[in-house]
Amino acid sequence: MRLSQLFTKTSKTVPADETAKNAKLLIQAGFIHKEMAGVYSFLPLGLKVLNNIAAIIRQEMDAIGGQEIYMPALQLKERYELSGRWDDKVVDNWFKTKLTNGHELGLGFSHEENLSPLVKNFVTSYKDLPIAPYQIQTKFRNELRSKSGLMRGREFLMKDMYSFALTAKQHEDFYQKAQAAYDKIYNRLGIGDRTLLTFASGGSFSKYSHEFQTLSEAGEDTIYLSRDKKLAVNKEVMSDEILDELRLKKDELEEARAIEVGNIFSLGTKFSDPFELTVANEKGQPVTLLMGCYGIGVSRAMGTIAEVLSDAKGLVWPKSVAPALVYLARLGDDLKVVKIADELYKELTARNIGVLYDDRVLRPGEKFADADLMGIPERVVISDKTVTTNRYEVKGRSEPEPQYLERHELLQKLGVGDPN
RNA sequence: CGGGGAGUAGCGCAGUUUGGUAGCGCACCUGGUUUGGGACCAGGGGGUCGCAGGUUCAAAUCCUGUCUCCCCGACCA
Repeated sequence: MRLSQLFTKTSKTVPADETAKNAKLLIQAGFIHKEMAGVYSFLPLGLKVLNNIAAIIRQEMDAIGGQEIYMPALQLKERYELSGRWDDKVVDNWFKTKLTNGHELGLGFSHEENLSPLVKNFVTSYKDLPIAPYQIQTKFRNELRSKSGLMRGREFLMKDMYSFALTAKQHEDFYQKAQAAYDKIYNRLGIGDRTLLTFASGGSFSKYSHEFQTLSEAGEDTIYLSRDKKLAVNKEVMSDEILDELRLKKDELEEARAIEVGNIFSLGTKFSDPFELTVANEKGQPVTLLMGCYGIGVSRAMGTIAEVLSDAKGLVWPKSVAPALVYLARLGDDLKVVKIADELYKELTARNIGVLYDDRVLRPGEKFADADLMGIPERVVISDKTVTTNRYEVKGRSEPEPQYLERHELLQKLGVGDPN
């Protein structure tokens, strides 16, 4: 992408109506645009990040046997009456709407009621299990107060997976696999070192649920963590009983704020009962399925990365999710400089390296400032200097000083060996 | 939903106390000088002050209502 053609721009000023760091930086750098409280548009660079995060999640879900589907946002009222979740007193963050004939519909905040009947349509035998359909889809929740930029939105992107198992063991086995997959995801997103498995409220169907909490002052949850054991307990379930169970000692735990970046929990038969979701076992007898739910807020994950990895100069994206690996800053418009920069842009692009090519007529300082603000992992500078010395200047986003490399060294550093 | 703060040009702000039909910086357009950490000079375009009603000869400014945004709290299948 040539920056001269990118329709969005960075801003020198931060938006006055945002105080959350993630929102300030993402808006200032032109990654997102606020439409209303808790509702944002994703712009070209921001959408790249969002899609990169989704791709990582998708890979890890597929790796444990997840099967991607895509369900509608519009939800039938009758399904939710069956599960008891249509009533606004039960679910207080519904967005509801109507067909022209007056029939009520809801905009999905979660999809158990949608998926259960769908699965019932196909899954009839114990031989069909276990399965774990999932989707990456927009969710609608009418939060009383949405806040903190991408952290708590009214419309947001979420990955939700649902497992269906025959036995408790089958359910538990899959649950463990999902938990491990979540660890992998947070590691790949660059926040694994500060994300902890956290015991939290399980609801009516299991004792505890498991949250993945990323340490940050911007978080909404308070957790008690053990850094050694990489384990935490959410304040909402903190008790002597759970400490005993987890073999944790109160005085070894640290209190901290954290962002809930994922939540997995067992649903038992909460939904398979009302939807009569049964299969035949070996003897031909009906068995009610055990369900599990596994969520990750994709847009919230993006906000979290922005929040915890940024610095005074701006965003700092891990290579795995960055909108591009390289910020190619061309200084000046000397013919030789242009030629070499154009060539490098072409070559890297041809070899599938994401490049933001700053070919704009701007002073160097502005280009460097934008490279930092946008948080692109590697900055390559082409200028009179580098052309004269026949070197390429490269600097990592968080490194203080650049290196001056020969062409083949540069390519190697960027992960593409010289074809020769 | 309770409490607090705020809505003036794309962005950031001043002007409101003491009514007299809008101003600054950034961004943008033109010309010129610049070019390794957000340059400078000259010229130019862009808003009727969240919305509605009221008071007044006259309202960004006063009054009433309303909408929206932010923060704290409550809430968060």
